[in-house]
Amino acid sequence: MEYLEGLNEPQREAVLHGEGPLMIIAGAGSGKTRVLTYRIAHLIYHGVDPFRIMALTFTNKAADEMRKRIETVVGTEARNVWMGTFHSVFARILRIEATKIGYTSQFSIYDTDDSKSLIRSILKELNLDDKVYRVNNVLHRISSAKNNLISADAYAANTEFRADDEASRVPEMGRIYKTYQDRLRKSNAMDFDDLLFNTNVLFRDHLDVLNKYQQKFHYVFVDEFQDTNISQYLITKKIASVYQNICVVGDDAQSIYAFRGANIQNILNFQRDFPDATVVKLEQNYRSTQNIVNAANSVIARNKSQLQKNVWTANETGNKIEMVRAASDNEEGSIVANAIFEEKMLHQRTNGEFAILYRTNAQSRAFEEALRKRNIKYRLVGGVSFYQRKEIKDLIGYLRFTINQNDEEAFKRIINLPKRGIGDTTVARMVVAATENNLTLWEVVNNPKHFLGDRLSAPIENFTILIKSFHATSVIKDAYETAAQVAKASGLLKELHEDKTVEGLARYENVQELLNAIKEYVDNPQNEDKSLSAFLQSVSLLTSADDDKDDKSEKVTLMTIHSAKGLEFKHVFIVGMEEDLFPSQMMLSSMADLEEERRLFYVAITRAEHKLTLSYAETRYRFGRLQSCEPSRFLKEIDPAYIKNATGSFEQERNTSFVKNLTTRKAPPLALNGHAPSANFVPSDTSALAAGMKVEHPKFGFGVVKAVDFSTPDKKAKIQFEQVGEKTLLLSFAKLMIH
DNA sequence: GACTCAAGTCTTTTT
DNA sequence: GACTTGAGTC
Repeated sequence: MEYLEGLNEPQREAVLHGEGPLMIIAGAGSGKTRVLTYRIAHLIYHGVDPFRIMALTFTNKAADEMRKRIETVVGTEARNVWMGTFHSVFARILRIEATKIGYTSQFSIYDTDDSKSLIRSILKELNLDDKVYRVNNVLHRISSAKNNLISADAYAANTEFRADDEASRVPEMGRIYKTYQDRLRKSNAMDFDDLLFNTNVLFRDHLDVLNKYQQKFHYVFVDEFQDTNISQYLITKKIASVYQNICVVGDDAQSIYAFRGANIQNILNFQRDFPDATVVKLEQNYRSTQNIVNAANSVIARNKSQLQKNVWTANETGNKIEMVRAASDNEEGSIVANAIFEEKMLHQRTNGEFAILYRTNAQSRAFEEALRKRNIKYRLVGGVSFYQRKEIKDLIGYLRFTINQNDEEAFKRIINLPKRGIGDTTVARMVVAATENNLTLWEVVNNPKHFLGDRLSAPIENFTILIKSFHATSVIKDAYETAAQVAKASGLLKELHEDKTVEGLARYENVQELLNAIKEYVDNPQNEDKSLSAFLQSVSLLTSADDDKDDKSEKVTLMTIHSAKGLEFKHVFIVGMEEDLFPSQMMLSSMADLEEERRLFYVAITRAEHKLTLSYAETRYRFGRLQSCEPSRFLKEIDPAYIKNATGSFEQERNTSFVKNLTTRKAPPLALNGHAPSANFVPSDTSALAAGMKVEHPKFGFGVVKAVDFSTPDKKAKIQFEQVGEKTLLLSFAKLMIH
């Protein structure tokens, strides 16, 4: 058993632990994945049937990685482990048992965009102001209700929620939740949270089904246990309750998904629910240098709520942490790109050894530009992923509707695509007709004369004929052949092909790319079910971190800290270390939120193996305006002993080693009429503009102010633009620059 | 209903 | 900066 060699004592104990519940508290870089994979491999090696092992992770990537590693120890048998994300494993179970809870196995999975769009239509139908009922807020509320296993009915009946909603001036929340749920059911669709919620319902109401899975899975593994929510924990607890062989691995210091319902309490509850659980702590860090480990510890020590843990390392002391102050976000980009260039030259590093981590996806731009300028290849993880693109969602929409003709969101997406002369008004009429007559959407669509009159019948009938032919194909052909037919016969490909613009070409290629991906899926011998619905299932649960195909060794990685969890890099740059950005201002409404942001910082620091650089910009564009920024409070929380050249406090650091990277900030522009504007922008105060002034508009270029209209509520100016000729435009001030 | 342009709005993290 | 909304026109 050579795989046991090189393990330290607690690691070995965790791998060799026999029957019974086990909780592994694994510090950052302590070889958690290694222990988990070896433990599973060890079980299989000793005769446990892989079919009887369930292993749950948060990303498909983590699952694939683990499966591969197990395979290297025990061979292809590893493929039979039920391994995947919570959502994908439970979706698999729900497909099998769908009819027991009133769905068919062809149910659609709504992504966040679908959910939001559905909420938007419901708000409209219920005549509710979407300025009061913010879509994001509504969705978040429904989501947390589901994650805490509160059904729509329970929500409406609960006096506490009602009082809460009344107080926040959103008394109709319960009704929205109920309508939303009805519509999902009618569409034979589940959102992400439903996959967990409905699994709970299934196991609660059908003990025979629960029993089946309890008997099936002798061993249950949960990775990233600190990020599970109540709903997830309850399911795993139930499944494991017969054999009691549940193994959870987590690190409370790395819990960063409370906003999604993750509950650190689960770690404490575990010991309550399984009183005879063995607890193993992995505290030796193998990843990072002493300076990095110690710096991370000095930060996380400020959090009040945490488990006792002592993460240490036997690695070398290593480089001290560098701090960089930049004058602007663009300069921050240049400095980081230059540093990467220099490091590569001096220390023979490859691009793949660098990562740039930021708090929000929007921050990537400056770094992309700077890297591109220096011909340094990079890969962007997250952001607008392939499967989020419009043309991809369009084709997927067609495919979804081919499988499930009650999928309302897919219907809305494709009914007028390519243009059939069926606008939003008509769609809304059909949805209302379905709701009022208690029919499915498909039934309405199949009877257009009755519900819409003659004029609209012809195009709709053509549409239903098309869908029926697609459906017939999907029954006998595989996913690829069906998708190819749909792309062609729907007219999607043709429309994109005729678009000769650069973007049009790219979109056409993207659709081809999707077809290639489907072909790949069909050709892959590991996928037994080659039907369209099987493919859709696999695609709907992809995460943004999953679709990077290109090999990463040659590229610098750019991503949010959230998606960096579980990864490691030789040299890490944590950028945008500014107050209000990180910690995020939006996030900070309580002490608990600050602690979560701090854990996020901890996660970021502990990604670094050998070198860590922190940077912030003094000015940055936000809300379309240049703003000045303060360094993040987190910078001052690192023990200065681990910071390069720091003689005492971070404040002193600013005046010494920072100097090399400091460029003087441009002098602020002259004050206009006694007003000090931010950058060159006109303040929203009308008195700053006067007739005869030369101004620049981002779109129209230079122009001369003819008159200023003080009476309009949005403070507009009549401006004559040189490029537009004599035409005078009425524009608001916000985008004007004065010269 | 489709299209265009300008103004307005909103910025977190993700299965 | 990116995206949505609204008004105006055909």
